[in-house]
Amino acid sequence: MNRCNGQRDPKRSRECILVAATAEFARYGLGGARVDRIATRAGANKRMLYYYFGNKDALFLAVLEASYAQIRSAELALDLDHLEPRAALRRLVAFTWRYFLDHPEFLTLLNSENLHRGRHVSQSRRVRELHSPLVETLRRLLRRGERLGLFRRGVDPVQLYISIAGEGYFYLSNRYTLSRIFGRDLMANVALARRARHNARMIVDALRKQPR
Amino acid sequence: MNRCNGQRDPKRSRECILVAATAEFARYGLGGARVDRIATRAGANKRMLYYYFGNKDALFLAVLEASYAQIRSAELALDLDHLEPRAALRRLVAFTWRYFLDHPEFLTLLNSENLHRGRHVSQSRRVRELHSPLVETLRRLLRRGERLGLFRRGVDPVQLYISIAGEGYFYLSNRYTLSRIFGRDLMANVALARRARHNARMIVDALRKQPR
Amino acid sequence: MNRCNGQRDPKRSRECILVAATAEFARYGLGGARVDRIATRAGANKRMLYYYFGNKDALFLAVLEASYAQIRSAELALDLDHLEPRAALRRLVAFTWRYFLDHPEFLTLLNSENLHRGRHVSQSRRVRELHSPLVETLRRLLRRGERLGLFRRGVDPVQLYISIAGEGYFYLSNRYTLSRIFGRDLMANVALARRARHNARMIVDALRKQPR
Amino acid sequence: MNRCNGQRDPKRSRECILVAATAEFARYGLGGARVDRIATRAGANKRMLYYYFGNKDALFLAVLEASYAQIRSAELALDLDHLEPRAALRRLVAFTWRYFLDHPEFLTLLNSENLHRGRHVSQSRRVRELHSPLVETLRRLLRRGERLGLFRRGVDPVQLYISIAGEGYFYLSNRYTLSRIFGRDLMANVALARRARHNARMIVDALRKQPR
DNA sequence: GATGAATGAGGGTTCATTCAT
DNA sequence: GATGAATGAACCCTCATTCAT
Repeated sequence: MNRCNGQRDPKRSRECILVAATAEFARYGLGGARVDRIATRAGANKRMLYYYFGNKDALFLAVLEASYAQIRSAELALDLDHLEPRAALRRLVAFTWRYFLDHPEFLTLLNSENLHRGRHVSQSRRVRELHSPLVETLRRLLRRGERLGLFRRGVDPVQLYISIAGEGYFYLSNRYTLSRIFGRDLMANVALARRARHNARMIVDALRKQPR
Repeated sequence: MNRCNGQRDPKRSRECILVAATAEFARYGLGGARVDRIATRAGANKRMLYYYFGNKDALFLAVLEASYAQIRSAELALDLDHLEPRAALRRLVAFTWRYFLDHPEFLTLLNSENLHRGRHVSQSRRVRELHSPLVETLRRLLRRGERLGLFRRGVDPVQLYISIAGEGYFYLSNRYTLSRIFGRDLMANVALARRARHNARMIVDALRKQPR
Repeated sequence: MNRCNGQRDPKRSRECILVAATAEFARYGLGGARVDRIATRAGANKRMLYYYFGNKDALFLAVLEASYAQIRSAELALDLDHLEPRAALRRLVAFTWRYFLDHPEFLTLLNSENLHRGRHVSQSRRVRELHSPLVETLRRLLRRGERLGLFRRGVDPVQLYISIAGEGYFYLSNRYTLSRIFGRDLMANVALARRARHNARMIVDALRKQPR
Repeated sequence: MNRCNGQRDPKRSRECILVAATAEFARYGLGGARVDRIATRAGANKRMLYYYFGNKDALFLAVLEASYAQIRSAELALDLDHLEPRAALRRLVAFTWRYFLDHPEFLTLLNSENLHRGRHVSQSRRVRELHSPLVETLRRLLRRGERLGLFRRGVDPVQLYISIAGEGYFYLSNRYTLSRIFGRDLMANVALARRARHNARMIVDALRKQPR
């Protein structure tokens, strides 16, 4: 967010606003986010938000699209096709956990969007298009595992992806309530490392082919 | 919500407000909820919310506590201690999925509370106390399974609970974005039934003891 | 506008707001009117405008309806049915002129509403209903005059009313531009008296039956 | 408004802006007009409005002056001096009606200017100068009619002009409210034709010399 | 002569909350 | 225990105008 103010650099201005908006929406949700705070954080005039994005909702959608684009591009960089299937699976699980951990804003943004019943995402073609590759990668991964007799048959890549994400999502998204409820600090380093191992074990074991 | 207005029945008035508040908070989140709408839905005067609960935040906490109490009491009614361990596990998984499906407000309330960093729950002794029994039940269940050679060793009941919940939570909480992203209606009956089976399979298989 | 603030007198509060709004809308038009100024003039909290009227447009409509109601009730008080037709006509012309002169806000409100293409009035049943009596009174007046051989036949009461109003309206509504253009102060007392005579003469002469 | 954009033709640019501004001011009034919309309509950069006209008020004055110039030049073209007095009068009435009907923007501009208490026009020498000829023409017309025993004596040309204009102005300027109030579409072709006849009759009859 | 980017004041409206009865 | 009236802070957004190029 260095040097975001004034100097007539549209690209930078836009980017600064987007970054500031991401932080604000992540922290307070769509409803709780304040346009004034976004502008201040971005070092921009409030009017500029409207100049570049139109209104608060459109800005939120832009934030959402950028967030999706980011995780998708990180996923693609994993290059799962050239790893042994079980290793690839572990890698995806570890990555997903790590990504959620490093990008808590992503979880909050998803929550906000779903609270609003997917209002913004349903109008976005871009978000829809970003996902096809991931599912296909998972499908190939599952097929390779099946052929090698490592994974059980009939696993739906979409269901699997949701399970992988779900393992980390519930833990991290509800970190505050769960820590309170279970009387443990789930965000302590030891706890995080433990959960990472647990996640990997759960997914890999669940896919493993049954011996007869 | 039948007959919630007027006739000077304190208990009923309080209950009506609580029910209305639950619906409102679930639908719009803490920030998006409107005190006016809650009063209207409850058929009560706005001033009564303050009379009975103090303020919006306290009302939210009351709603949260009631929601936790409800799911916990339903869990206790499962009577897992008298079932065969694998059956008990399947029952818990099925119950959790079903509960989340039937009580979408519970998911939204959790999201809201975590967006606010557990601000309310951290002040509530009651919420903390509600959970010890659940963990102990799970611990007994796991131990029984281990002894019978059905489950692998070393599974933490808290981690397991989070996994069970996570399988359903991510799917249901993000129903709108996921449906959009994957181009499927995840809430169609067929899709829901499929997911229920998937969940059970994942958890049970993941706990199963490895053959050597 | 005496004692308009605070003392929990809903009727008075509402009335105060309406009076203040009338002045503000008359002075600045719908678009130029400021909600803040109305509240200040009314000695009320800005929030109250919304409490009583909903929003700016609804408030404008309320002002408009009240204005129409006022002039119509004044017209009815003229009791034209019991006067000699020509006297009745002169009385109506004089009244209309006087009313426009004493209630310049009425002209401005009409202008505003028509600038907005009758958006508000078109949703008001009340405004429509207020006018049938006026037309009927005029119709009776014309018929009486015809029968007595004083007025020419075939005059439409609506057209006549528009002519009567038009005589004063153009002069008064455009007082500033016309004064400038013709280099006369049209609002000087002499000028006003002269116009009043002119109006009466024009209308009465125009209706008078042609000798053959 | 054909080809108003870009190609560095100062005269055309200025004209385009003026045309666009006329439409905008006519439609929304001075206060409701938007500088952005004017620029867009004119196919010009917003900065150009300020380059050519200074500011919004100055632009409004320019529009007003142009509008006055136009109607005045059209009036002069009527050549009333060579017609029989009653025919000349009918011609002026018909022309005025027709002009108001064909140039509704003129009415709205006048309303706006008067709402603002003639603020712009009072600073314009040009507007003042444009009118003398018309009054003189009317004066000659009246005198000719008097001499021929057709018109009554003592009619002030300014008052007459205002009456002629008023007949059409009130009807057309308040077209929306009147149509609503009287439950008739005053802008239907039949209604317009009827009003044209009514206007002529009213004015001509009112001027006609009384038989003794 | 022409442009896109930037500004700050203020627009209507909504909010949780409290007062007086 | 219950009510309608009142409050003031703040929210999202828009405006005419100007700056830098």
